Amino acid sequence: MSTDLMNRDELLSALDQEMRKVSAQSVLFSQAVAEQLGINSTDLECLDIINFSSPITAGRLADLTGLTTGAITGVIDRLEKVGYVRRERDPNDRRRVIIQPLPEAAQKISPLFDSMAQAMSKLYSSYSDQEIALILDFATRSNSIVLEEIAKLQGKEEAEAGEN
Amino acid sequence: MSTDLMNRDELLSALDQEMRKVSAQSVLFSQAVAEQLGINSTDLECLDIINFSSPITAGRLADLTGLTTGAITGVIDRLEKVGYVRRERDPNDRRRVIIQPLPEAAQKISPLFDSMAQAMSKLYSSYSDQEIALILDFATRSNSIVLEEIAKLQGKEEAEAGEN
DNA sequence: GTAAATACTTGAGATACTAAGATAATTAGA
DNA sequence: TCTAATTATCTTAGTATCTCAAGTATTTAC
Repeated sequence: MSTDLMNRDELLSALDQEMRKVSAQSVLFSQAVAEQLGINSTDLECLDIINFSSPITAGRLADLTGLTTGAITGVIDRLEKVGYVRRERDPNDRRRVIIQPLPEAAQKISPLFDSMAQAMSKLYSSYSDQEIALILDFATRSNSIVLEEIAKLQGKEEAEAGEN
Repeated sequence: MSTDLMNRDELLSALDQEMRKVSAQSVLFSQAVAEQLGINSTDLECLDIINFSSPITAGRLADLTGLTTGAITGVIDRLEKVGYVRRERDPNDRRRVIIQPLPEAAQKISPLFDSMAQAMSKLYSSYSDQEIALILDFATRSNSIVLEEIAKLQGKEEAEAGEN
């Protein structure tokens, strides 16, 4: 159904549904990328962070992902084994492990996003600056709502635990 | 930075980043909801499908989720144990198991979405029908791109397997 | 110079998945 | 109408990844 035939309620519930799809599908996309790279989704998420915030320590990666340091040791072991990262000792604090992304990782990952980037770029070109700004504003405001609601849910948990 | 101070490139990369956040955060939101319900994310996803497409069989649920039937047996076992669903034999084909959602599930789930629904509804109220239609159109087009790109990645996999 | 704190690794146990085979019910063919 | 093949789910064994707690090495603070 074309959007100009929809009344407001229909528009809103359609938008709800599409936003839900956005997240479901990007999970699927990540899984497909991970599979192409021969790693699991957790390791890909970590690899993304490592590439984006390099240099990064194992402990910082644990903080950012919410995984335990024990789990992170496993992540780095696996990523190192397939040659995507390298462990390096921090010379200033030799307890620390700095995770260095290797060029091999970026070289294998980039092309997997090329086609997507092109298609999205084409989509963007059909919108004016003002329209992009509107969409960006909507996304930003949605995100801050969701962030707040996550906090409320997690707060509820602690509150109930505290009651006991 | 306010959007009217951004040039097009800045707008586009900000939008990219926000759309990424949309999906990351809705995963976190789901996890928080699941935790409140005392179940895991997979089981919550299944419970959603069960509620939405009731009555549904175990096999159909396996198809929709991409899990094996063995895994679905475990999902139903766990959901049944906490009283969110009930197994029922299909009288017309007694091999089939129909999964019935129990009122307990909806009663526990609904309130967890109330606050979010209210906040989103307030956000929506600040947009005109035309603006909502624009955002919906963008989301829909993005989704069809992502869907296509997932198919391409998965096709690549098969193609490479076929080469050998 | 020693005690406490920090950063990571290790190992045991828990959970949830897949793959393959078992069981039970239905369908199709001679 | 038997019988074989198919279908739907469950069971079991094996695997992967997580948490938690303890262990090791290094740094910090007194």
